[in-house]
Amino acid sequence: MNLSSRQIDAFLALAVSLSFTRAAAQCHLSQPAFSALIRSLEEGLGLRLFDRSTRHVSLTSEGEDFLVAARRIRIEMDAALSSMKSTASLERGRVSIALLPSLSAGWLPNVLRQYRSAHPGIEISIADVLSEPCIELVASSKADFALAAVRVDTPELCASPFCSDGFHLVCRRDHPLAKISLTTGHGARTTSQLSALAAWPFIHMARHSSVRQYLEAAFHPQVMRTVMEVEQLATVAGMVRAGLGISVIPTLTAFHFKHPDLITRPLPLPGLTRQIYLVRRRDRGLSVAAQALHDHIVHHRPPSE
Amino acid sequence: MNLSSRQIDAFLALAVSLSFTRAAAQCHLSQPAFSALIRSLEEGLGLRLFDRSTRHVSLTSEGEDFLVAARRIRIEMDAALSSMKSTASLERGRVSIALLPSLSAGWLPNVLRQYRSAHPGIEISIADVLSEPCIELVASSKADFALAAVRVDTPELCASPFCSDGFHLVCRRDHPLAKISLTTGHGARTTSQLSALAAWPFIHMARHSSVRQYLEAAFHPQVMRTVMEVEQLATVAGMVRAGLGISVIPTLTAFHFKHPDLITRPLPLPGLTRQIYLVRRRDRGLSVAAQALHDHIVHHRPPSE
DNA sequence: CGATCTTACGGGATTCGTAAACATA
DNA sequence: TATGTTTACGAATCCCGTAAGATCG
Repeated sequence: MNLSSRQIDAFLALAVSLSFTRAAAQCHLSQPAFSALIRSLEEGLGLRLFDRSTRHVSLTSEGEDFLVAARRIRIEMDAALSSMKSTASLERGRVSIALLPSLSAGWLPNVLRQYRSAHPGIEISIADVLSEPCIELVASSKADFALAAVRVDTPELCASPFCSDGFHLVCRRDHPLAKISLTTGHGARTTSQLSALAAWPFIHMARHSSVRQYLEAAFHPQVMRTVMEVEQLATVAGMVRAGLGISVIPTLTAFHFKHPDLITRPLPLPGLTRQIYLVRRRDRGLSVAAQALHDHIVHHRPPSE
Repeated sequence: MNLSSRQIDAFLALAVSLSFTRAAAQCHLSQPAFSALIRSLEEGLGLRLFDRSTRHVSLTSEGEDFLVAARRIRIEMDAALSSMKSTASLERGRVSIALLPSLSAGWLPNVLRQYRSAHPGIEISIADVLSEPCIELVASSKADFALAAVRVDTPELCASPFCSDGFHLVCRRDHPLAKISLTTGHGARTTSQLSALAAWPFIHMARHSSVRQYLEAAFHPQVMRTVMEVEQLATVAGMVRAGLGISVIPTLTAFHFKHPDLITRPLPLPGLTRQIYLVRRRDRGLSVAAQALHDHIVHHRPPSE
């Protein structure tokens, strides 16, 4: 038999009010339609649930048994419906994203603050890791989507361009490079600018970082004077401030280097543009909460350079 | 929104099989109809529950949440439906009746044995008490119906004739009355028969018993030679056997007096017929189990005299 | 006779199944 | 191309509301 929530509601309304007329009104039905609904329930169960005469309505013995069962069904239905409703309306939910530290520290917080104030009930999980683990997290469904510097295109994953990020030179305020102008150039002009930079002791990021990859490719075949390799941008800042060398860092992370002793300047060299992709699974759509964050993030994507 | 068991079943079938075609067959629906059912559920909830392409079907994040809720709803529904089904089919239930001891000891057991073998799962409660408490139990809904010697007719209760019960003389085999013939009589004949009985020492039931009431009325205005008043028929039997007196007992209880030392003989006197009524509440119908017992009892009612 | 539940019935919405269109591996 | 989902659409069914009927106090 088919048992509908309307039948349950009708039964409960009648069991409480013990009046077809009032219960019908409560269910927003005409009284005959309501009567038919109760009858269909009774026929489906094969039992009379109410003793009724024109003047009196009361639960039968079987109706009393069904009352407790109907209440339990109603409770489960209400729980399911309200849970789904709050999920659909973004009152509750969870979303997990993975993205580069360069994005997570500077650009993300403000964007996320807006999202959170709009949907305070949604739990957010952030994995601020390098591109490779970002992809891993999405591939293993531990993250809903990722912002990473790798264009993946597998049966499982796909990437779409998200934004492009330039690079900034960073050096001490008293460094000779702080004075010279860096302009967009082509050919020989570019080569000479690269030479000017390559001449100075350089603080590098670790080899597996996308920043390092881009720099190696852009400066090739020039050999750079690597002073050291570090993992964290904060360490780069400290080293440069101590006068151990210069560095080149993504524009998105330039805010880390706002310091009286330091200068950051755009490095508008061709090829020195890091592309950042939004990576997601091919098969699964995003959850409601993830889709909302996705839309919000895309809407507030950083300015591309 | 309206949530039906068909939607729940469709969702669960699809969540398990992850194939519209197979799930549709399982639900005895054409595949497009099944697809529409799933869509109606998703639209009702305002959420996509499945990610589907032509080659792959999988639960969304929200669908996984709904899966646990749907299972709980299904469990409650199944519990309710199976409980109601077993009640309707008389596999389970309870029935409570009140009836006179004269009926409960002799006639009832065999009738009840048949009922019980047909419906072994139904709990039966018997109150073998005198007419007044019988009525009380029905009036207070502690008994579904009663068999008693009182014709009640109140706003709450109504009585219908059930059977009529004659009376038997009981005396020792060596008693003078054991020899004489007792025939149906009228007028003077009756009076003389009554006189013949009233002459002997008599073992009476207590004043509040219906048997005593009938005897007092039938013998009036003759004065009986009351030896003693007792409560139980078994005591009457013992007293008569000891030669302390004779007695008159309902035909339905005559089996109590089958003893080598005793004689029981019908007492076909006009007015000496006890009417037994089936008493039930006016407002409430009988439960399924009670109705079945009612029908069975009426069908096997004792032969009226 | 008044209040209330049931039956009767016409119109409208829902739902079904068949067939065609569409999408993916 | 083959499998499987969605769309299109006519037909059957279900459901609702109005109106009339029945029943009890």
